[in-house]
Amino acid sequence: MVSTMYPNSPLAVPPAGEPIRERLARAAFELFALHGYESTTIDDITTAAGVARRTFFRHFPSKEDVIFPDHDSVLDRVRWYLGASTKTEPIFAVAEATRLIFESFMAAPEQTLARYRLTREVAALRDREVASVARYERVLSDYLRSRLPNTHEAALAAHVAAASFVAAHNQVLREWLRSGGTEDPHPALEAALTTIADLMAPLIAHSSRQSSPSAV
Amino acid sequence: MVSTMYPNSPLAVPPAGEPIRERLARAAFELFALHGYESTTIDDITTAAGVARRTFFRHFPSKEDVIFPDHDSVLDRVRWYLGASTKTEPIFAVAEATRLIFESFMAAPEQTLARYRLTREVAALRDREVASVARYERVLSDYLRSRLPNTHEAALAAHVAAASFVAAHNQVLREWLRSGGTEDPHPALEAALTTIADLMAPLIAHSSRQSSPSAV
DNA sequence: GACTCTACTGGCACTAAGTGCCAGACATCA
DNA sequence: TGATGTCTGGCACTTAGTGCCAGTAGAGTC
Repeated sequence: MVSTMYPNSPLAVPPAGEPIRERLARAAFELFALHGYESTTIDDITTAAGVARRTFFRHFPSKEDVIFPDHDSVLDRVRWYLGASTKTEPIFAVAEATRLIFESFMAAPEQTLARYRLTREVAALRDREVASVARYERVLSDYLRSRLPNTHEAALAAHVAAASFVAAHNQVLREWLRSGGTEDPHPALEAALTTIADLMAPLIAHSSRQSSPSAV
Repeated sequence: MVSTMYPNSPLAVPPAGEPIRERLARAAFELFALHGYESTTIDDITTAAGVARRTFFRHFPSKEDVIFPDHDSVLDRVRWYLGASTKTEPIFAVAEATRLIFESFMAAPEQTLARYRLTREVAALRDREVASVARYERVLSDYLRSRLPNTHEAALAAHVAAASFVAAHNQVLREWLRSGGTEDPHPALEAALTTIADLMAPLIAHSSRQSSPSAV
């Protein structure tokens, strides 16, 4: 009755001004918190958002993706930063990249906390989160390997260093999440990054030296 | 016609002597290799195995699980070993636990290699593998935390050490997989474990000392 | 105003994973 | 012979996710 007689017309344009993508995400978070992740269907979400079921999958590739931030754009930013930092000491570049990742979580603290509450309870979401973290680790180790000689020893150093930075990042983030987001995590992050950088510097330096002609 | 006139009777007992679970896994691996993981349906697998569709889900909780080994039993073994090693130096116990995990992959090399070929191509399986690895890391870090004082610093050391051992494990396993399983990975594993143990020993030792009353 | 182009949504039909439920088959033991 | 436990087959059902087409709104063009 609003505009035409076509049945799908009244909702063709969303009544409120809020973009559909955000309305879907908000409805999803609310329903997940209320009834749990698994008990909430896509139909529930789209009904709550006043949108057709098909529309959901135009904005999010899967149900899991409503919850997670845009890791891809963060990955791109990290890759871009690392690609540009060819003059920086590799270990400092990786530390700075870790900061970038951390700040991407801090950019939307409430959403990070809400996601944490869900991932704590739903195994599938936990696995998904872990997979995302693994991608960050991969970007860091790829960068380190590109900055180190092409030896087994250097590859090991690169992977261990990347894993250590990510582990430190996760530990600081976890403590912050457990505190309910009350404390400022930055001092802990800086302390952790310094610890890891100091720890990994000799390993990286040693594997760099192995590129001499006398090496195996 | 074989035994009774009931329609489901002829296949109630599998014709061959091979257990149904293994027949399903073998059929799945063959079909995945032939047509790819995503193009192969549960119906395809059960048809090839001569078993009803419903039976598949009695042996494997999901399609992904056909591929993966029994991580739970390995996890139990690792937990049991760590639980029993209260007198061993923590870092050596974790190194030995890493060996246990590595050997669980080496117990069935062909299957490990076949799984690698699949995980290289299917993102969902890669994520699943990563999630399994994360569980091992969790067991290691839980153990280290239980052997260290209850401080932020020790928690960081525990997570970083666990992540480093797992990263070293993965790196050695990956090299072996890339070689097609031709080379003996054990020398590389021992070298990597020694490197990580030497690297992490001071970190662990330092965080242990922080348990003194004068500490924060 | 009529036209086209583009970008978006609605809705239907379909595939495939995974679950609940019940009945039948077989081996074992009493 | 009968009771019991364990396994399988088969059916119906829910839900996630995809392909396809029609309809709608807005911007620009003539």
